Amino acid sequence: MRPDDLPEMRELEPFKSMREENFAELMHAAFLQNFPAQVQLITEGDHADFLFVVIEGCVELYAQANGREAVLAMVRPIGSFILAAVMKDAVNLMSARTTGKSRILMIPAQNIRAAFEKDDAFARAIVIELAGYFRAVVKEYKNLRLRTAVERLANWLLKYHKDQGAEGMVELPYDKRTLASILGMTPENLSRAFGTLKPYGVSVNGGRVKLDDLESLEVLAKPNVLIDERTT
Amino acid sequence: MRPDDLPEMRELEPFKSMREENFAELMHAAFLQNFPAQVQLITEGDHADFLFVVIEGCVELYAQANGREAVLAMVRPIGSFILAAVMKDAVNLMSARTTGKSRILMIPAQNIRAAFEKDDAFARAIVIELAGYFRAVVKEYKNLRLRTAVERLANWLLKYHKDQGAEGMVELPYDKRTLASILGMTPENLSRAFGTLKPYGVSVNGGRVKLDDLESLEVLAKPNVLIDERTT
DNA sequence: CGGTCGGTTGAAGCTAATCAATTAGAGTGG
DNA sequence: CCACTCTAATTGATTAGCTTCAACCGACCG
Repeated sequence: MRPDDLPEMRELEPFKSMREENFAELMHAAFLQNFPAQVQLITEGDHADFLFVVIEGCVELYAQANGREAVLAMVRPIGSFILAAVMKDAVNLMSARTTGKSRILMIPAQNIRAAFEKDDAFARAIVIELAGYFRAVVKEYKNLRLRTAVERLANWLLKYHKDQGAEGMVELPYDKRTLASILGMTPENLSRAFGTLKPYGVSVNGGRVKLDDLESLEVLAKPNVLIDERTT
Repeated sequence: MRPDDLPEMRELEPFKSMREENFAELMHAAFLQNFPAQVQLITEGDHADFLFVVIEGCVELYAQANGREAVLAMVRPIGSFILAAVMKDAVNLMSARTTGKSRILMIPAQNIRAAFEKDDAFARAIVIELAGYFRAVVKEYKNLRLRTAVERLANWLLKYHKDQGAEGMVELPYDKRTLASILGMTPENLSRAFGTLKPYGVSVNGGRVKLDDLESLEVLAKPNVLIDERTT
């Protein structure tokens, strides 16, 4: 791959601060691949051979054990995944699959680690990136431990409502079974949770959710910057 | 504080790789404090002004919301906490309190960040540290999502049994209410969970737990390197 | 027009939390 | 040494929250 094929990559946080030559070298070693939907990109337990960057499409990170499965996160453009495993030269803790047609940049792990050794600014940028990841998982963990399913849904709605312009409407970005798993519940329970939110002005129509009474929804949800805010 | 007051600090991962002068400077700015039990060291939402290093004793990291409280981790010598918040110059996502008499080193956040800018080896060591933290939380998250309370207890027992020499005995390192919260359950439920493990050779006597049938306990627990192993 | 798939609804059951009462242990002071 | 706390831990009864299984509905598609 040529380094100027993806100018937006250069704007991405860990790569922005990189020296030009090192970035060029990284991009030279990288593969840009197109995948259809439902392709298994990595499997938990496998060694982390590549850092993945989602350029287009959507990737689901999930984990399995004891016959159960849990979606841990969705990665959308432009986001990367399994950085921690690559840095530690370890096995992946989660699996990843595309949920739709996707363009994905795969950068060999050893090249990432080489750039990390050579480029001080890159190394420092990765610290900030990883610190952000860490804090994001801590928030997810708190969300799960400290809230019921209905509360998690209510806060999720408020967050995406804000993201999407706060027009009293939320467009669900994935199908409901996926949303259910992200929120740590079954699809049936998500259906019922939407039902119990009806008295709080929440009405669902397919993938569109109308929020008519934000005030009472917030009273129920009790949003918390230390859980819900992406930037904090 | 003088830099040679705590030779064991120098052996700690992020500090080991530091240049001598930078380490000396950091230690010079740091405070070594003695605290009694049950002292609130930090509160979630407050700005992260110090990096904390537990030299002696034990510190509980916890979070609160909606009238609920969850213990997120216990930090024992020699371990640090709130590194991510310090690096991001952000607010703490968790609170911390001592659970017993403790000696704690407090390093001002701006000195950590200054050392991070100056010392390339230190910056790189922090990446590995944060990557490890990240993976630890992901494992905790999976533990919570993919297992029942009894399974979490069974795996916790097997892990600590291994740690403590695999002699068929486990000594509980904290009181049971704390253990319950670490495992994401109520004290009552922990009691009952020990009860349901009785047929699997688990007998409790105060803080001592005897494991008489490791095989059947493992069949129940289904330990998983991608959740339970500390190093992976 | 049957078939499939995502979603919803209902009934039943299970896991875990809650509330209340009791017991067990570890000091404390007479 | 023995009552007397005070707290941790256990036990029982009940309820809440969530899952599971099954049936059903409606949209989209060959």
